[in-house]
Amino acid sequence: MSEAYESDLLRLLEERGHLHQITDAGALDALAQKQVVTGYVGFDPTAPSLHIGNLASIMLLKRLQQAGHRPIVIMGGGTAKVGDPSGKDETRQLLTEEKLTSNIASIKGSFERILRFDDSPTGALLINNDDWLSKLGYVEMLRDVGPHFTINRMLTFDSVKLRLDREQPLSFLEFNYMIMQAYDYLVLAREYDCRLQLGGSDQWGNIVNGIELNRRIDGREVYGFTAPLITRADGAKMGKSVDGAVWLNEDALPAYDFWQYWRNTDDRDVGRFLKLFTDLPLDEIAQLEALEGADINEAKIVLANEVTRMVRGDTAATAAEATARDTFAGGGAGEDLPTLAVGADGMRIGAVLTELGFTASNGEAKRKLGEGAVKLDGETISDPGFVVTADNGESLKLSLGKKKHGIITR
RNA sequence: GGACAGGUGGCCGAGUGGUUAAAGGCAGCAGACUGUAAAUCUGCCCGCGCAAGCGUACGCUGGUUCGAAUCCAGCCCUGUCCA
Repeated sequence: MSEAYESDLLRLLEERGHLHQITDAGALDALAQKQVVTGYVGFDPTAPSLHIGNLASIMLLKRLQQAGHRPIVIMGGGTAKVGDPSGKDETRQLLTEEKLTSNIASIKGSFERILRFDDSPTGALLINNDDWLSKLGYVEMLRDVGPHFTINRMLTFDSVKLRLDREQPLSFLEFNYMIMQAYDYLVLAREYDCRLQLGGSDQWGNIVNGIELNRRIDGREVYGFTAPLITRADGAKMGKSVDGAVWLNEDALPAYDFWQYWRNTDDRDVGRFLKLFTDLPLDEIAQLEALEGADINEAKIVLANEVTRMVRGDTAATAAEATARDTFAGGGAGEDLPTLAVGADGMRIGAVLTELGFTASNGEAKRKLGEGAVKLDGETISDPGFVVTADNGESLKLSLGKKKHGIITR
């Protein structure tokens, strides 16, 4: 892996920390030097928004495009009907057709913001694999693709083996997932001259299957690239937080919260994340990363700004940063904070906290009050019977702990 | 189809008739310390209620009992082995 790559593509991917494994690095390196390579990543539309756990994969496509190649986003509308067994202890819930369609529509925007879609040779494409998978007849599938997969080999794949080793059930439906995904690669290679599939390291087995299928059926050489699984220094997977995933869509998570997630990055992760998730030059990142003590916070702010700008746009990033500065550094309250109107009669403090989403229930709000965690305009409130009121035009800052802040108006 | 094991709070996992809203751990939240970081220590951690209190909860349904997560019956689900 330490050999120097000749192509811009592999150099870029490697120096940014995206490289884990390549199926035939030498050949891919050569190919990327002499022509525009079309590459794809598959995404399962299992939710109405992608989350930052998917961001690493999206970045792979972005890097591909930056290096002068063509990215394809495959929405797994067809494969999602089957469910990927990889990395799952249990069978996934299957989604309805309508749900999948609406999810895809809702996810699309994220890609449009991060990738460049146009008619140029390097313009991105978004394709739903349901287009061909749903048309595929069972017998046809068995005859065309079936002979090229042996059960013996399928059983050796991690996604399958893990499930079996753990004595967890693996349905026949899921067992077929890898075949469908391999078939995708065959179709893409035929229809779009797609020569590269990228993905997370958990997709290695699936990717290799697709390569194998192309070779066997069409005698075509195609390649695979995987990125390391991104974990945080504290061991958690990217994108998981208490209240759920860190969603890319604005309607699923406000920009301010999105920004805060990155602002709270562990010291140890800052440099790595800057490389992976921003376009900042490496020397600039090296400087930011070298900051010590409290100064490293500067690097976190840069990280939060860059990622928020990429995913949510300039305006959202600027507003989120301004709000954070006012709220934390200034001790005031920025306008991007969640706001609640309590009306002329005011509202019980516990209800306010829950309404703002700071606490999950009135009971929890009450406990937090008892712990001295709640402040209204700097004054600690501990009486559960306290009624929050605001005068006309007045806005009060309500805080739970150091990080959750909101604005109260009449 | 048969035999055995098992299904407990977000997860793991104790608990075999009352003092059990259910040990312990993890995750989480808050307080202290800090840098909106980490580590550490402390508190909290089903819901409703200002409160007294109430309501739900140990796969499902019914039963025994003054009283059940704990006993009984049936059912559902999971795993292992046998057919």
